Amino acid sequence: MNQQCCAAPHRFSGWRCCRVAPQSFPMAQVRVRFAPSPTGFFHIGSARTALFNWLYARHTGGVFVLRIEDTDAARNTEEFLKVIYDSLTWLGLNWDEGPKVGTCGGGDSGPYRQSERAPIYREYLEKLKAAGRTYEKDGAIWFKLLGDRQEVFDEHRKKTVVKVKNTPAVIEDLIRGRVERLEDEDFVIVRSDGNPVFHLVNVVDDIAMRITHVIRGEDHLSNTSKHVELFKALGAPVPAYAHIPLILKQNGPGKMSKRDQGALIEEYQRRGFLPEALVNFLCLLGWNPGDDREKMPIAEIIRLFDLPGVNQSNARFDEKKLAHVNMAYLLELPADEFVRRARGYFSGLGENAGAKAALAADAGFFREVMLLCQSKLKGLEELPAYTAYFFTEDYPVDAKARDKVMGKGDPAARLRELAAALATTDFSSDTAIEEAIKVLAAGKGLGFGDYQSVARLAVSGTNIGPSITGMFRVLGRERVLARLGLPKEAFGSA
RNA sequence: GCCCUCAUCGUCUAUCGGUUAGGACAGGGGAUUCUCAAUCCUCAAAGCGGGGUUCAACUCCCCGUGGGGGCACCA
Repeated sequence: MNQQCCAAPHRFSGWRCCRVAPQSFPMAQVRVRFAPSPTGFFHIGSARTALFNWLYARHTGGVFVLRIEDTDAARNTEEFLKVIYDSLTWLGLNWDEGPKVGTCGGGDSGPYRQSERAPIYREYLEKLKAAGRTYEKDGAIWFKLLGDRQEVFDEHRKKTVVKVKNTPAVIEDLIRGRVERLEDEDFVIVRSDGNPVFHLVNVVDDIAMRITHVIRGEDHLSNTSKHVELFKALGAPVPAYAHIPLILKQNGPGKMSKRDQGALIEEYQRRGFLPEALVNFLCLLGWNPGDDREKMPIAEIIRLFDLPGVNQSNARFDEKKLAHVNMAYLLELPADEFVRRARGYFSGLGENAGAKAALAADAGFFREVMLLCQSKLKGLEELPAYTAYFFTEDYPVDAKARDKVMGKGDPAARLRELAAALATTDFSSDTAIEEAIKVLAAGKGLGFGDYQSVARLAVSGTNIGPSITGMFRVLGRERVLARLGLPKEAFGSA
């Protein structure tokens, strides 16, 4: 993956890809930002927002800025920050400017944590004050809109509010087109405790960091009129906007939230999903290359990605599709890489006994086992259960499989015959093993399958698994014969 | 309630006025096979409703309806 950061972003193509130039930075380099707040979770929707920002930066040869919106001081931000850094890094979304982490970060528009930018907010607040665009009320500082005002009773909120006869803000959205929204009430920009609110710091930072394109979730579309008013009041150019559709939970109404199944990036990481598969899947949620292609290398996605190509409608999350994409990536992983990732997954399992046994095994043996099973898996998380019997003699026996297999024919006799037939077979060769079983079966007027099923149960304790000849070869003659000859208690009377 | 926004198979989507409305996931069936997967073939599955505009509308416009978001001294 693309882990070498930031310093020299690739230049895939230029401005011709962007149908609508940002309103006030005609030929400037694209600067986008991802601005999460450290809550301790990294949401899949946030991941996609980060991804689309990153893609746009890489596509245009622009700069991807990471800014931490940690104005909520009450939290243990150091630990929560790590969640953000880890998730972005895992997904391969390297940032050019932002907090320094590994090879990512740096830049001259810092600091990149809002908790460290108080003087900057004060400075911009002074500008607003000087321009006569603020006033105090109830101990807070309010932003004053331009226009005649009148008091009206708001039926819904059951209180009198001051409405301003303002003209609608115009948002030229690269995804939605022209959107007009009227902001007709003053709003708080500094709380009575002295802390600036989101709308202010967000706009100030976008100005100070010279952000050209604001790519964010559609849930921010309604906020944008406030932001446009602030940009104008500060005499700053309004950035281009691109509001991307939201990800809806797969069951039930509403957008996906932290508590929904499959919402957290760390969970995919923990479960051994391939980050490149998740990224590819996320790209497809709201964007497509314009043809039937789905599984695509990230470089190709970068080449084709553009904001006007993003869908306008919300997308429902589909874990089945994700699983399929993940499997497709898993299947195509080169042998060495697959083994490396499999080992990584086992390592992540910590004190798990099965995982420890697998990691303690001979590296060559581990590799053989993994490669034997690669094409059978949907995801790395299936690995421990799928391969347990290779690494221990104390593997479980599946009751259902046992009842099914032991119910027909004379299983004990077949195991004996098989053991005898394999006693002199060359176990270094799949075909030799296959031949031996075939010859035995033919001699008894039976099929390969009649021996295969009972042998599989005896040797692996289950009726699913990799090819039995491969399984035998990897396990080796001694262990196979032992398991055929000394069936576990399970093979007594079931 | 007000404001913004969206609308093609169950799901993700293609189509940028003229197509037998295509693909993918999921589902059904079949082939293959040493189990289970994978793979291949195959079946079923969609233009929310009503008005316009046009020779022609899934595509453009309007109105409904439905979904989503927002309406804080949260971000």
